[in-house]
Amino acid sequence: MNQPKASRRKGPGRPEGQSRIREDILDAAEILFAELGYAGTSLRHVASEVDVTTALITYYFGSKEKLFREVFQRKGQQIANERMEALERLQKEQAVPSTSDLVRAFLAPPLNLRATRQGRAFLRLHSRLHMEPEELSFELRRQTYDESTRAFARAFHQALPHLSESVVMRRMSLIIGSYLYAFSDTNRMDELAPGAQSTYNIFYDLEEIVLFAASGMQAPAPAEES
Amino acid sequence: MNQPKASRRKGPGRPEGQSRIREDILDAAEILFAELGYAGTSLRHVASEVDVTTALITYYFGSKEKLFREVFQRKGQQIANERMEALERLQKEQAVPSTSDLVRAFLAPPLNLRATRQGRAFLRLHSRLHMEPEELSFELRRQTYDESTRAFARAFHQALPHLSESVVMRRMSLIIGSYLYAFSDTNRMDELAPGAQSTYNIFYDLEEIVLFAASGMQAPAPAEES
DNA sequence: CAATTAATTATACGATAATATAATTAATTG
DNA sequence: CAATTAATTATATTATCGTATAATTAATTG
Repeated sequence: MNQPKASRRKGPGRPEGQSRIREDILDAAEILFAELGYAGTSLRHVASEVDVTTALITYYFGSKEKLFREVFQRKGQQIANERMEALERLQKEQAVPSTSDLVRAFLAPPLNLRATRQGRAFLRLHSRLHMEPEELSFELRRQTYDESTRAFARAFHQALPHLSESVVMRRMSLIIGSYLYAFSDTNRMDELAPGAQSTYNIFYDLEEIVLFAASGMQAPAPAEES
Repeated sequence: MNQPKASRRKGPGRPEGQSRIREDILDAAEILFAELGYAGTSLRHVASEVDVTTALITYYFGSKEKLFREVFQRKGQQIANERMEALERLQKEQAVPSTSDLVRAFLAPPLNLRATRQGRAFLRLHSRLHMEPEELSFELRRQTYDESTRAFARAFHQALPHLSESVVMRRMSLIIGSYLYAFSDTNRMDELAPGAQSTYNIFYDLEEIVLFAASGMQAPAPAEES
């Protein structure tokens, strides 16, 4: 799995040149957290994957929890930013974008991450661990996504004025659930032998999910509004 | 959290009367797995919750993994059975039940579990850990749910003959994702102070999810069918 | 009622976890 | 170029994990 890294000097002391070990640690942690969960991933495992000592991880990140935070925020923030940009672009073209366009703009950023191995790992991490370190992951999601999610809720409400913003918000949550689940399955494919097919390994493309999600969002308004 | 159990004799040896400790262990494990994840839950923690030694857990279940299996299957099988019964009941009334009726029959069994604390714990466990012990949970889900899921897929296909059975299956996965996600949020409410409200704590009722999910299922057929 | 089986605790083992500290070497700064 | 800072390893500490074994007591069986 690991080709022996271009030989670094071993032993203590600062190595020559500049190191990109910090990023390597984030990458390795992303993959291991995705595969083994938060509690299931040991710093030793991460360290050995990058071929450094655990003390170096503590040096860079302070603790396991802080390492997780940084892994999560790195790509999470990217998704949030891309969503905001896509929304602004849409709203420049047409004051009130269609429901389908909004759903597409919301889903494309995470879906595009599937292009790389690291991206797939993040998606799996995200869907698997959406609440794993209990308090932590919850707070992380809010910090990272709240602003863009609310912006989309307002836009959906404009496109579907007969639905309250709160109904829209709740349906967005259902959409998030469906795509996270779809991705967590899909992204197991990395580990399977190529060609191996399992019932539970489904590859969804963007339009397929957009079709489903936009229809759900456009369902009739609920009977009684509390 | 634990009122001191009606005093049992301490010390080694078989206790008098008959014990319901096996069920107690399953209940405690269900709650802890749901709250802390598989890797995050220690047998010691489970044991102390039930006020027995870890050796007794090994005695009954053999290993941590087997304990998890049994926790999962206990209510999972119940859901699968109730789904099959509901489907058969529907099909007795009308040869081809409506999409909404099918969705409702599919979702009601897990949703009803929310009535009890143990049920809520299971739902959270299910949604959080839907693949936590990697190979394990995957296989468990298949064993437990495959039959009933396929039966529903056939029924959906009959109600929506312009959709292939495979499209129906894929949309069912999206529906499963959305309700699991909705439940994992909802069920955190156990831990929050009563009255405390978080953006991410949404309570969905059955009809609200049925409305969304049935609309998604009834979306137009996808353009190209591979 | 004697022998066996079931249910339980006590205790220990070896592995591994997260984290902290001190030593070491290279790069940067003044 | 001397002093300081940055990046790294070596090593230790303390805790906890899953599991195994033997002892103990009550229930069941023959």
